[in-house]
Amino acid sequence: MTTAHALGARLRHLRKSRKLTLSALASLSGVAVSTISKIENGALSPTLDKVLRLADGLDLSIGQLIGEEQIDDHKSQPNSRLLPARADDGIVIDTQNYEYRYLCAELTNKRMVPIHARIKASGLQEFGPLERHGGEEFLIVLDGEIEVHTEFYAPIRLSRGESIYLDSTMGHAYVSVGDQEAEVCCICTEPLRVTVDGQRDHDSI
Amino acid sequence: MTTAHALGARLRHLRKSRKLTLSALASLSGVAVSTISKIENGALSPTLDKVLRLADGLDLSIGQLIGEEQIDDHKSQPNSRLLPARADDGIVIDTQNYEYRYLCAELTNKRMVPIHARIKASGLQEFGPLERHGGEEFLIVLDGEIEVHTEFYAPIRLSRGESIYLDSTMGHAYVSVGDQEAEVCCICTEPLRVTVDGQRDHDSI
DNA sequence: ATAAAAATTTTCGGATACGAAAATATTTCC
DNA sequence: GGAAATATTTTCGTATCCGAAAATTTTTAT
Repeated sequence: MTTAHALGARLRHLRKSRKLTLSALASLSGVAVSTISKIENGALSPTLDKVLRLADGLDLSIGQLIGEEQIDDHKSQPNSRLLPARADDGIVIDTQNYEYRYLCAELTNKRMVPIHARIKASGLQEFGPLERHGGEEFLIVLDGEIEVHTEFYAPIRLSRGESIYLDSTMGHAYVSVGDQEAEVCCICTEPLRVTVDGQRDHDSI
Repeated sequence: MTTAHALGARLRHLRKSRKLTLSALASLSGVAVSTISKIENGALSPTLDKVLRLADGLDLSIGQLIGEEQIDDHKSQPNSRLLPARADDGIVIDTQNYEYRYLCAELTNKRMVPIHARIKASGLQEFGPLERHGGEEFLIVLDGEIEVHTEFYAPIRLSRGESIYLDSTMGHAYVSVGDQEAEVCCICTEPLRVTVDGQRDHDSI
């Protein structure tokens, strides 16, 4: 079976890359040398018990040993990326409700998506249906005053310097209050959802 | 063995919670009814092959079935939490370099940690050694002007409205420039590191 | 309450995982 | 290149996993 073979190759690779011999791994894991050899050669389909012991000996999760799960990147290898966003950096995107800029967009694979936005809509009827997308978001008001409308809570007013944290899966809308258009900074944990034709849904903040 | 028993209980729970009978899971997974029964009762220690089939039938990763990995909460069940942070909310923490407040601290299990900070230090020598911790962070200047010092880049100046994204594993320090103390909002992807005696390391931002 | 149906556990024989030790292959060191 | 040391594979007996079918328990329906 192809799966067994894949695990065997994977195990061998992981063991060798740590410069371990069969007997070294055997003593680390408590699995017999002969058994490890057979597993690596795809000559048998191991019990869960053995696989767990091997994962433990290699200091991996079972998902990592099997290959379902990434061998951790984020935590183990410290990166040193850095990117400042200047006042008028980034592509401006203009929609019905918001005019916004993705900040630090040149930096990819970020775990947060920071966005600077000017809030054009000033009433819920003007805004249209509530937005919803995956993940969580944090928003802080940089200038002006806004009202936060959500699916399950009464509207909340926020003025300059105030902020809010919410689950983005809940319907939500930000609208300006008063005469001026408010400015906010919003940080999302997931890239905004993508429309069917593969383009960004520009009305999501 | 206790592990086998734990897996058995877990499997039974997962199967029942999906209202599946043994034979239903059997046909979903391709594992015989009798075998599943024995696994659930801890009467045998299954081969990896069977466990993978079961995980597949239950639409889980092996880590999730084994219990090593969280049964995904974030993506599958949409939450609807929300918490605003008012101007003077939150516990103020005062350190050598920063005076800061954790925003929305009452909301737990967040994927981001938003912090409001006043930057007291105004020179690197005054600041002391660079900070470093896990994850990534995004910072936006709310007022004043700051200088960002890092391990690998030349100092970067940011004024009001400007922002920066960086890997927190890289040494970093924020210092105020000019006469006034700058105000910033900083969002981290991981809770700050904890000192040996179990308390927050208050000098990390 | 009783029968029928469905779900689960047990039985049992064949297939296979497992480890100790033997056999083979590979590396190391003169 | 050859001997010693180390590493890997193979052998083989025992333990155990596995599935089909039988036995038991639980649920459903009348």
